Amino acid sequence: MSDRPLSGAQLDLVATRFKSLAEPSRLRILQALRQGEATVSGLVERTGFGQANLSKHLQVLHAAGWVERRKEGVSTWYRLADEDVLRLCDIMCGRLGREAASRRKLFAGR
Amino acid sequence: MSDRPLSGAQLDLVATRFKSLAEPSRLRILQALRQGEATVSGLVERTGFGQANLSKHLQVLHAAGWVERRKEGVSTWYRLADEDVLRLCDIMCGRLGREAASRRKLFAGR
DNA sequence: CGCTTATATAACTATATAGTCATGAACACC
DNA sequence: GGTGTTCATGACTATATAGTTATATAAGCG
Repeated sequence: MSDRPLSGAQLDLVATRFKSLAEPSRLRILQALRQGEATVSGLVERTGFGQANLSKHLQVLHAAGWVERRKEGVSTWYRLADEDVLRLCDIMCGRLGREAASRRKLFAGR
Repeated sequence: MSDRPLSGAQLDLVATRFKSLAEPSRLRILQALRQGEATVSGLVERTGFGQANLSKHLQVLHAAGWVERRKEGVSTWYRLADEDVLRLCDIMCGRLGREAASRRKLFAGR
């Protein structure tokens, strides 16, 4: 987006990536993975989500490239693929923080 | 996301921000705004979208803070609020580029 | 080979929302 | 006031998907 305009197909791909992060449950899973690599059942414990639901979310996150996985026996271990997702969330949180600050300022005189 | 875990309410807010960018049409609108501030009808011409549809997307983008607006007579002028959205899309595009490169490499020997 | 455990997936329901059409609201101009 | 222009919004349909339940797949173990 910094230079030439993106084609329709490219916009679709970018939108799909954003969509994969547009769910509180998936953000929660990514956050849980910051504690370190985990199996699906480990994530069930960390998050409290149902196994089937969690598994589907993990497929989405994997397809979007946010997590990597390795099979070990009957288990699948998931981990964060890189730091990009943290950078993205930092930008969002920075914005939310500034919004909150300016709202606070707006209501400063009660 | 860089430090303390986010609360459920905070994750909801972050997810909503991502969701506002998870539509090819809205990305297209943001891209059109890179040419400069425009009225709704100007954006109808730039994008080819219907007026009602465009107006609704602009409400979403404004609520998420990606665009700012000013009323002038009967028109509303919209413009990009800041550079964050460009930074976000750059990160996404960088990922997509690297994915494409590694796929290309994978199929190098035909 | 059964039996258990761990994960993925199919079928289903409920909810959200993109796009369209019709209409409302606000302003400009005669 | 009447008319036209610009934008926002309500009602509607069609589609996507989150969550759940039940089942399939696959590995380890007796």
